[in-house]
Amino acid sequence: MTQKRSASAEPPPQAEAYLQIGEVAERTGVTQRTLRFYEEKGLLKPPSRLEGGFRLYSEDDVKRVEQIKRLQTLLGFTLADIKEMVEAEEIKTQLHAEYRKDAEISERRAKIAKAIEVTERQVAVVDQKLASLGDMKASLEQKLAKYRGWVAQLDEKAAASSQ
Amino acid sequence: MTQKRSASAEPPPQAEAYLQIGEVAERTGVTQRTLRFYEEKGLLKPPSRLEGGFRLYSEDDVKRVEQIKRLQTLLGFTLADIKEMVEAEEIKTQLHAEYRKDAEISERRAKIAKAIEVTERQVAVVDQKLASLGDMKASLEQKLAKYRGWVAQLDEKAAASSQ
DNA sequence: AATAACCTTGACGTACGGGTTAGATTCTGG
DNA sequence: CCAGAATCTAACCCGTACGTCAAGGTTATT
Repeated sequence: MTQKRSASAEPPPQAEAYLQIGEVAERTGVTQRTLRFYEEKGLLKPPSRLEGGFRLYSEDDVKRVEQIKRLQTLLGFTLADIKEMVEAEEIKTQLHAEYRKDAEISERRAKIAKAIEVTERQVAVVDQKLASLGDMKASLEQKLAKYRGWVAQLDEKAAASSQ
Repeated sequence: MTQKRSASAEPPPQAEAYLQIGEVAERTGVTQRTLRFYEEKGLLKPPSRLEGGFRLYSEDDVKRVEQIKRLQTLLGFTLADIKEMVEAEEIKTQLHAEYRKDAEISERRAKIAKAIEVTERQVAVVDQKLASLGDMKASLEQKLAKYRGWVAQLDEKAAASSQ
C-alpha cells in the first residue's frame, strides 16, 4: 500500500522531470486556477497525477500553455478557437501512437487533411492580421509625423516671439 | 414651440448630413446597443441630438466606430485601452478648436507630447505583434510542409501496395 | 506526529462586451 | 392628423475567462 515518496501511480514510464501545478504556474505566468480551467475546457489534456492526486505536468504541457497564451493575447483568438487548433495539433500524437499497424490509411489521410485545413485557415488569419497591422503601422507613423510637425511649428513661433 | 422636422436644436452649424443611430449601425456593422454602450463608456463622444432626443452622428463618428472595431477585433485591445487611444486622438479636435488665441502654448505642447507618447506606445505594440505574427506564420508554414510530406508518404505506400 | 507548504474540488464572484425586453416618445408618409 | 416605423431610457440577462474563498487532503521536514 505504501510507496516511497516521489514514486508514482500514474505518471508515464519515462522519468522526464515532472512539474507540479505551482511550478508550471510560475514558469508560464498564469495562475493555477487558469491551468485547471484550461484542463476543464479541454485545452490541456488531463495531466498525470501523483498518487495523492497532485497534477504532474510535462515540459510539453508547459509549451502548450505558452502557445495558448500567445494565441490568446497576441492574436486575439478565443479559447474556443484555440481549442480547435490544439485539437488539430494532436494528430501528431495520434499518428505516432502505437496503432502504426498500417491499417486505416484513409483514416490517417482524413486526419492529416483536417489538420492541413485548420492550419491553412490559421495562416489566412495571420496573413490578414499582418496586412491590417501593416496598414495600421503606416497610419500611426503618419500621425506621428504630423504631431512632430506641429511641435516644430510651435518651436518656430516660440523662437520668433522670444526675439 | 413647434418646429419643422429636420430642424435641429443642437446639431452643429455645418449642415453635414447627419445619420441616425440605425443608419450608423447598418453601415458599421455594430448594433445600436453597441453604439450607445460605446458612448456610455466614453469611447464615442456624445453625439448631437435632434430636439426629440434622437442621436445624430457625423461621418467622423462612423470612422471612429470603424477604428474602434479594428483595434478591438484585429489587435485585441480592450475597450479601456481603446478609450485611452481615442482620447489621445482628440487633441486634434481640441487644438483646432476656437481657442486659437496663441496663449497656452506650453499647454498645447504638453498635449501634443502626450499624443506622441501614446502613439509611440501603439507603434511599439504593433511592431511586437508584427514580429510575433511573423514567427507564427513561419512555424505554421513549417507545419504545413510537414503535413504535406506525410501525405506524400502515404501516397507512395498506397502506390506500392497497389502494385 | 506535528507542522508548513502545497495541492484538491467545489462554489460563488467579477469585469468585460454586449443582447434582450419593455414601455414610452418621436418621426415620417399618406 | 394619424398609423406605423424608428428611437429613447432603464433594467435585467448572458457567455467568456478567469479570481477568490472555503474546507479539507497530501507531501516534506523536523
